Amino acid sequence: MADRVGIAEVAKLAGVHPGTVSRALNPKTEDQVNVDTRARVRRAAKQLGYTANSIARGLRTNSSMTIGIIIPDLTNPIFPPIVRGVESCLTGRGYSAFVVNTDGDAGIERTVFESLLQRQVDGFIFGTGHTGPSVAADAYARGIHAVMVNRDAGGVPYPSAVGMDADGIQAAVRHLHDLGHRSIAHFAGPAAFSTSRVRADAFRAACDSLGLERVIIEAGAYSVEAGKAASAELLAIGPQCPTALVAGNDLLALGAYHSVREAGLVCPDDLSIVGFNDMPFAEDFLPPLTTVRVPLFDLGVEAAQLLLDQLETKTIRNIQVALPVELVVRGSTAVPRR
Amino acid sequence: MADRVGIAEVAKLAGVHPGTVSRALNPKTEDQVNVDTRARVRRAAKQLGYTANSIARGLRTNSSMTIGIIIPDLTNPIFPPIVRGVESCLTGRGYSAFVVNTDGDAGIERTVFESLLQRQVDGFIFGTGHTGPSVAADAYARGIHAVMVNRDAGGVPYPSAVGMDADGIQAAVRHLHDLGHRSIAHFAGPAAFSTSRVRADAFRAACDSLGLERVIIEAGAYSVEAGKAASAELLAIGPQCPTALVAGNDLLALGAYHSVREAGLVCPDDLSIVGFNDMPFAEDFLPPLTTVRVPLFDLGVEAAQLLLDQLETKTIRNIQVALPVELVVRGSTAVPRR
DNA sequence: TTGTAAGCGTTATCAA
DNA sequence: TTGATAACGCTTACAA
Repeated sequence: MADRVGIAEVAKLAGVHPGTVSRALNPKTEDQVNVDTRARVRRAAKQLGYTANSIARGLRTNSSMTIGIIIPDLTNPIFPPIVRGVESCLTGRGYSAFVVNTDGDAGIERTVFESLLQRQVDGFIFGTGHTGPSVAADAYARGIHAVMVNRDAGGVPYPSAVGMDADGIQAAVRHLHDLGHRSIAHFAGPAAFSTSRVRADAFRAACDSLGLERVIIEAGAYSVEAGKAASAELLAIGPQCPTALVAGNDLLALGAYHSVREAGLVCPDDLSIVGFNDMPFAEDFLPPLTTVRVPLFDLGVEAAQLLLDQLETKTIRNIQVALPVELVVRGSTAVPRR
Repeated sequence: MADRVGIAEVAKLAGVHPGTVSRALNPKTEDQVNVDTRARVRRAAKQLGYTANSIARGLRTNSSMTIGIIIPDLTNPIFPPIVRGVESCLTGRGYSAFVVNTDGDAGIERTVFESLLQRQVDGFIFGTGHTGPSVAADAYARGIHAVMVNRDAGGVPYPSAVGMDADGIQAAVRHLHDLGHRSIAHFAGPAAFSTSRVRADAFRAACDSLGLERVIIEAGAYSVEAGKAASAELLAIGPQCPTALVAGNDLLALGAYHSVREAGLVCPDDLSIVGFNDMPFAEDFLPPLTTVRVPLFDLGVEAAQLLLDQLETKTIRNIQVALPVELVVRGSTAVPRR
């Protein structure tokens, strides 16, 4: 950078002491300084093109006004809206965010976490929660401020902002039931994620209460590829194959789209498919995807607010914010043909 | 944060001077210190759970090892791959990235730019280039390190990493010509963006050299909404309406999808549509979108490399990296029916 | 209301 | 090879 003007130069030009410049320029202390000294300082600062060095400030105040957002993969379409939600809430309050990806790799997660820690971030937003030994668990043990978004931390009592997934699954199953389906499949996400368990449990409960046949296939990941694999398994069932599928998320649903087409079948005629999340452009798919809309942006906002609250109160309260979801019926579900 | 162990504690435990600890722990200076003092220091550091404070380091070294990525909107699907490309290149070298959005608003861009400047970022990657007075122009004038990605800075001689857009457009037009189309439309993006001009110019040239009728409609933005508006204008032409459309990007193409459907027409029968970028999931649209694939991730990698080069050499060379693109033919283009 | 000066956790220069 | 010491640019008691 080419910034060579500091508080000292401003002080000299304004004819005051550096300390006074600091006070005059800081909103919290500006009223400690005479109104026209303040004006003089301001003028000098502007004239010199003074830019505060928040790194120096942070060193002194022990707060960097930065946070870290740790997610599996930014190219998973659910994350951009979440990240934007977080930032919409944080930037106005003077925070900036580091956004880093883990690709679901625990080692990478550890590395980026430590690296952000060195950068003195004031807190974390984790989109990576899972059961078992985790960075979140370690962070909690070290008293680090953080919140979970979209998933919970699998036992670690950080606050979290999630969707009301059970409601969404229930609505999806009921919708399929009302269309006349009597046997329904579910692609569950990896068991380590809270979302997977919540959705699978809700699926079981909904089917049972409606008296529907059900089959659950666990997908290895929340990805298109995993969706294809699970679909292969599903279609291999043959004549007994369920007539409808509630996929654990939209990507799994998309994988099912591919497999169904490759098998020479058509959705929704041969298989009705429901997704989860209502990822951007889900309505533009072939066919438009019936799915459960999760307010992703708002999830980000809530997570940011929970973190802010934590940073302000310096206490980690175990609050779970659950936002309502909504079934969006589009073209991938229909009356069963068999 | 709850980090209370600094270099001083480590020094005390290891029985050496803080300066020695610094040297022992810094890869660049570790060979200035006796091999077993070094080991002792390392052990002490580990034992205390020492985490370096890179903010303090940055203050002293005048380098934060952070960069700022300024883009219009992370939820525009072309940006996540670009950002990941950038980070794939930078994180290995010890950099972390702030990702901020401008929503195309010059005021917001200014604000976030200044805010990142205060945070002492070592450089910027701009995905926001346009003609006219810009943050990039100002940054250049101030000697700030930066590169452009996807677009150039409209006259500001920062290096840039872009796609070979003209080739892509040419391939698209030729493809439509070969299918038998004789009159083709183009939705051009806002004139302020370099991509818009390059693509529109290439469109004109390609049509002229192939002897095709052409109409160009300028869209107000690179968005689905703008695509709808432009399509309304296009369809209003009536019987003389071109039989094919080369949209300035995939979002505009998607807007055209919507309008075509609303008008009771079908793509590609009534209108063949080509997009640009091959955004994620373009193959899953209804119909699958014929589009020009731009290596977005690689664009990010190149941009990061250009920035790294700049930070290392301390010189801003005006290098333009242009990556090859490729027409991907899918279901949205066909032989014209009229 | 303003000046003084210490100190945030490092690194870098200079001696020893 | 290590120690001592002065920065880096700012904030904040405390004093005046």
